[in-house]
Amino acid sequence: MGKSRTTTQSGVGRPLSRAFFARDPRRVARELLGKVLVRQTEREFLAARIVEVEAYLGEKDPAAHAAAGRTARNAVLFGPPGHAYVYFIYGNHYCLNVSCEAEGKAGCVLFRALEPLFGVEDMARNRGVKVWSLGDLPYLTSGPGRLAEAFAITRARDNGCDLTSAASGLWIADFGDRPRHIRVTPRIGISKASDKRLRYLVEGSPFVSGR
DNA sequence: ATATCGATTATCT
DNA sequence: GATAATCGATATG
Repeated sequence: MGKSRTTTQSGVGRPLSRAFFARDPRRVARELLGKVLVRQTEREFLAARIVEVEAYLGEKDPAAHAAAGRTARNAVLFGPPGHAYVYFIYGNHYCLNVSCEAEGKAGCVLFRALEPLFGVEDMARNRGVKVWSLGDLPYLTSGPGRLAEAFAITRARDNGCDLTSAASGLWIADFGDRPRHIRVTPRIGISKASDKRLRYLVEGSPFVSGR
């Protein structure tokens, strides 16, 4: 048996390519909807479908961490595409991004909400909450801080990790899912450039954050 | 249902 | 010293 041509249709999925991320963050953000974030460690296997993201446009975007140029914190954004940019905010939360565009350009996509597919028990443990009913599932992965906690993502462990390689233990897989309807709205929680519509979400998903 | 606020710290001015 | 791409708790209608 050779390599299957239909890997994207199978139950295995395959990591997105470097080329997928080497594009405009708006394009990457839209196409990330329906893809699957996967975490594999000795302890756990977690998978969740991406249902809400935001695009950040690099140095020309006042709301982006790269707006003031390269610093020690945001260095990953200026590196090659497809790598995790993890930052710590409000003294409490980590947030996960993936770097986009060619090396030297600092665009990225922020992961804002996921739909749990596998490893719900472990996500609940990582979050420190109990899941009593299906209605509690969004508390695991709706919101950038929550999803990062559910996946046990930290800056020390995950910043700079290669999201196009399963060998990294954290990657993004394509299972061939294409959301029916995508909505585009202004970004959440920012004060600058808050009029730009750069938030992309799967219409009708109960797992999106906010209203 | 919406509004306001405190927590808590890395990062930058 | 001020700020921040958030969350969860509390208060109020």
